[in-house]
Amino acid sequence: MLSERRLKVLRAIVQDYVGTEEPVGSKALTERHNLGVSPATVRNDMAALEDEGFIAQPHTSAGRIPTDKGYRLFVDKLAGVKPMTAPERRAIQNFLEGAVDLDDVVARTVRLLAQLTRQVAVVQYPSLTRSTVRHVELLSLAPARLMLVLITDTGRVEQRMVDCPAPFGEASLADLRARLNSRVAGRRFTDVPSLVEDLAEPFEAEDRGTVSTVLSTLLETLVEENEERLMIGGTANLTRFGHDFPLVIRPVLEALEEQVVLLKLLGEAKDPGVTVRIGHENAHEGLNSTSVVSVGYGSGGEAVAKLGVVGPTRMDYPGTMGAVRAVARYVGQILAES
Amino acid sequence: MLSERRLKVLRAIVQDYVGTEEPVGSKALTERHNLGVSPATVRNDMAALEDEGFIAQPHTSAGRIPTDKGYRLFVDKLAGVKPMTAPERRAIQNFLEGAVDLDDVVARTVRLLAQLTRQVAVVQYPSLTRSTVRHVELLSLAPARLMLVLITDTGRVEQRMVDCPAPFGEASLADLRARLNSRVAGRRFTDVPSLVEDLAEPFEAEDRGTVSTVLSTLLETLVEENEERLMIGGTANLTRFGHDFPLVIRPVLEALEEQVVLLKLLGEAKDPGVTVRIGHENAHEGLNSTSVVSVGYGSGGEAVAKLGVVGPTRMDYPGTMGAVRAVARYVGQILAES
DNA sequence: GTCTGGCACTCGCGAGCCATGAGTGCCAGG
DNA sequence: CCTGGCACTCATGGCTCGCGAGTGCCAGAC
Repeated sequence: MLSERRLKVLRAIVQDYVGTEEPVGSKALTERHNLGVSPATVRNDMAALEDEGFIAQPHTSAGRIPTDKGYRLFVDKLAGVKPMTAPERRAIQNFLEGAVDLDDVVARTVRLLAQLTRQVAVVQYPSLTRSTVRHVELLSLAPARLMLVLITDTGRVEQRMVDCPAPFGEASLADLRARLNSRVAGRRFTDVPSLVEDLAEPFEAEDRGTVSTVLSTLLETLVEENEERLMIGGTANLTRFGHDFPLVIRPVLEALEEQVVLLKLLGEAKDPGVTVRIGHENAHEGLNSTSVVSVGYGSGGEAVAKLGVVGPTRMDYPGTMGAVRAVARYVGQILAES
Repeated sequence: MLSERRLKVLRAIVQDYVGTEEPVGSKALTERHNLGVSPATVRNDMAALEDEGFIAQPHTSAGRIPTDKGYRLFVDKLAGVKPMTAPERRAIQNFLEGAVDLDDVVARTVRLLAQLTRQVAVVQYPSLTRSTVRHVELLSLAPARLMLVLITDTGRVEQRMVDCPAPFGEASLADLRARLNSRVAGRRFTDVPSLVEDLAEPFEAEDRGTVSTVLSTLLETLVEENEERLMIGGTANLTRFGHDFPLVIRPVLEALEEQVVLLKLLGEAKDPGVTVRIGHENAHEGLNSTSVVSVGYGSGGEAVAKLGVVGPTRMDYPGTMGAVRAVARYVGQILAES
């Protein structure tokens, strides 16, 4: 129901506001974009856009700024994803290539994203539950103390201490190790619980306690909320947020420290492509004046984790979406290679 | 050469300024602290203190604020370390007790320090070079691909991929694993290089390439600059910094993102006790208006890593030092138990 | 010699005021 | 439906000015 021209006006407003950080008026609009109509006409259009809730004015006799709803329309209908240039792609690839280790891959990705988008970057470690088991190792550290090491196909390594109810011999250990691996190696983590159910049965009575302790420790590490880790970076970019600085930045920093909040945030994005959550669309109150651009990444076709950026609602959406998408793609490649 | 009373005046100025964040004048001082003299006398003392460079006035006709040199004197001579109260100690202990894992210990410590001091907390992972080897594990992931896992007595686990020049049989693997462990288990990491020097010799020619690749990977992980990790938290506390906010907070956030900078910062503190670096005493320019309070911690008598906080030069030094010292002590205990 | 009260002086801060101008809404005419 | 014109609003920045906290200095008291 919005005429073609009004959409153009909205797009122009968003672009100008993102560029200048200042409310944009009708005159400035007609000057910068050749809309082919006079300021007065634009004013009428703006009034209509305001009625519909796409833009607002901070105070009478000031220009307009887009509302969350306005940005939403802009992202959905008025702007595409800006692809990275060839040199940018090369830079991304080079930057990620030298990684030696999963931690290193994640750390580099965070830095890269923060630099490219000039915003706060968040990268989730590949999820355990969505990966497959490469190897399970059991080490005896003390007579009644084992270490359980889990290795995934994405290179993630997780370790837990296990205190055994009774001493556990080397022979039993080797036996358990072999049985465990033959059951779960190459299988998906989600299948592990059902695969190890009856694993204690063949063991001697005296060893069963230890075996089931090991198994329950194994299952615990797979519990969703424990196993999710993430890394953030580029918080210095928060200082480019705006003028009303301290009030806005505080809750954002607090939210960023709450891993739970961030994980939920990333988890909400179900879309296979790039997801954008704008302002109040974010459930967490502290992030009501930020937008989150996120996307899944993975070694194969399937996403094993998410990554994204957090920035002011007034951000360059096409560029940010392009950067996020490109980085996710290359990280996926790197993981597949390793 | 400063009279007793003048030192008292300086102490009072520091305390008041830390409390109020506002320049403190002679009248307010005599009212809040019973110095037993009149404002006029205090004014003379303040003039003297200013001549000596311990305090300064932001502008004529304003109160005085301490300089870095003033804080230094305060910390060295005028104030002790404020011990934690019994309930606080209990709280610290409870908070750390539930940790399941070294990562968890470090994460909890960061949160705890940030909460106690209401400042930015930095905790270094136990150094490899200053720990002893508990176990070295070698896993075969693919015919020509091994994983090397290092476990320290402090619970730290480090893993590296090793691409072998030639396939490496299970028997050779077991052999190497046994030889490695018998050489290095229980020894200090610094001694490892000399202990494994000739380890390749007993092996068949075809396996030597792989063995030396494994050994060089092992030595690489011990190289100082790679092996240092740290965790930071409580960045939201930066918002309580002051009024001239954005200008100050930016470089601090940037510095905090540079692990190298932070490691150097912590590394500089050689003192066995709590070390305080005030304002310009910090080499890094971005931290010129912050103070760093740090201390070593360790499982035994010896420090295996550092932890500390970063805050405004205007901070509660006795309280912060007390908190840092107490936390370090309890973390040491936790590590010793595990 | 040291402390004190008194006094003149400085100067940042906030309030009040005003002119400016960007921007708006509305209306009448093309 | 678009346009030019016009009256109106109101945030912003520059300006003055009074207030008051705080200082430095001096003369006198202990």
